[in-house]
Amino acid sequence: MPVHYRCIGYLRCPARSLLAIASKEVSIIKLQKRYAHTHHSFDELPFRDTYPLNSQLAFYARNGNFEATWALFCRMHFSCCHLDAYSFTPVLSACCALPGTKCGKLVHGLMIKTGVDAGTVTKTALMNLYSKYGCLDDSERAFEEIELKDVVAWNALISSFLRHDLAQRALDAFATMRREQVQLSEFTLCSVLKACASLKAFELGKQIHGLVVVLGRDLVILSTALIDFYSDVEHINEALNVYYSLKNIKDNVMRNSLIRGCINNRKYEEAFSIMSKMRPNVVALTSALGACSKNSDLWIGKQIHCVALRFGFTDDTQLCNVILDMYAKCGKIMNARSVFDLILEKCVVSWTSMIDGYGSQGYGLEAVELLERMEVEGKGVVPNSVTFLAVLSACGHSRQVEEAWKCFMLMEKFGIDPEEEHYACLIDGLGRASHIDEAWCVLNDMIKNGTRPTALTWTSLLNACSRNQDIARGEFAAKHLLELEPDKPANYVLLSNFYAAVGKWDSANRFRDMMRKKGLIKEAGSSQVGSNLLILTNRASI
DNA sequence: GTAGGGTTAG
Repeated sequence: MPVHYRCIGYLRCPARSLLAIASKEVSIIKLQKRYAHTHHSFDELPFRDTYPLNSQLAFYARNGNFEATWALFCRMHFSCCHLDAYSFTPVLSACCALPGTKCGKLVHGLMIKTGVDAGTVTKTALMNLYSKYGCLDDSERAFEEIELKDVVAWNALISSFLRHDLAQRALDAFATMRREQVQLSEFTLCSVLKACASLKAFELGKQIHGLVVVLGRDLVILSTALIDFYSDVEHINEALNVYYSLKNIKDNVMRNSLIRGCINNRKYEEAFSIMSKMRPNVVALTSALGACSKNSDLWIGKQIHCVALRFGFTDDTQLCNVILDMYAKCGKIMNARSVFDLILEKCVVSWTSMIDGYGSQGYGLEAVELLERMEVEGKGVVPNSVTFLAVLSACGHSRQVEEAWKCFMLMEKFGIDPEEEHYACLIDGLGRASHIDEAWCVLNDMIKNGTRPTALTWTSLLNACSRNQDIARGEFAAKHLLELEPDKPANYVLLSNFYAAVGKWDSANRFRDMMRKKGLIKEAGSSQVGSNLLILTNRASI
């Protein structure tokens, strides 16, 4: 088969000829124009040899100048420069970072056309590209196609799983890697520590700590990963030990990690002690405030707000959003509003957080009023689907049915199609206000509009029926809910409560019994990781 | 070609 008729594997265009790529090159031209302003020395080069141009590409990519990488690559391509594997790898990493484009897929097409899509390095670059595009299957497929899988390829696979929140699969890949006696690198240990943190696998993480000591390389990065791990598994003293055992190689990234960990684990004195020995930075304060919100630590949050004021960080919109949210979550809605009013460049998150703050404190009308103000004073910032969820929820919790409908209808004006969550929110709000017939109509409308009810919809309807003693519709919702989620303990509790609310005690007890028989008892999560890996048995290969 | 720090949205 001629090369230009080969299937463009990962592009999911079977049997699509590379003429399609040629037509897609129109998109490349468009993208080239977008970045045409980017300066590079292409025209000044006396010879358009691939070698120096590839070096230039690599230089741009290494220094994070992705627009320049892309612009130079496009010019090379359209000037008919010979492109080889060294031309493609830097541009693939640049493609991952160019927002709003999927130019990497076009580049992959060109790679197939040029015949340089094989080889461990290019395949690893493709793994990374597809993983960052959210295409885990394609990333895995690229890995499987690598003939000689080296440690970098394995590391890329582990990272792909982590990027998709599949920590257990990351550890499975690590175990396979060990079985196949692939030599580990510091990259491997970093990623595996992250997986351990995510699965709360303390014992395995401790073993990895041992490997870090044995490996003894890149201690700043690996120690930061260890601090993150110990903080996340709530062994903050171990994290502090790691930190204090290091002499003069601490940096701000590591300190920020430890501050976040200390506040998460309520070790405030240590957190402030570390903060006092460095110049505070926005990242440290943001993460510390996130921990305060989570723990509802208003007093500590206030102190961090003071630090932010003292160091002049309050022009940082994102930091202010977190301060606002912290006050709202701690029930201090007036303080939240003061912070909100002082944000100079309000973004959609600022508006949404404030609306949500009002909603969660029962101020439905204030939430709606703020949405109206956003339309007038938003300076081009428009509500998104989350903003509408917040305002619908606010209306629902304060039983503002008319306002809820108004907001729901307003979504169309902003080009937002109601999603399943919006319908569920509306149904929930209508149910709270005893508008059960309207809630039922909303359910039918959403089905008519092609939105499939999910467990959340049925839960909202069931709650509405509980409040309104509507047995028939409640049983209808219950039937669908159990079909979708037969093993979720919370659903059985919900059903039992529904029957209790409508006075059908026999049925209420029946669902309690069913739950017991099915062994559906709510328990804290536990990890089964680590026991069979025996990672320390093969130290020689590190 | 692969690793370390941030948050906000039901």
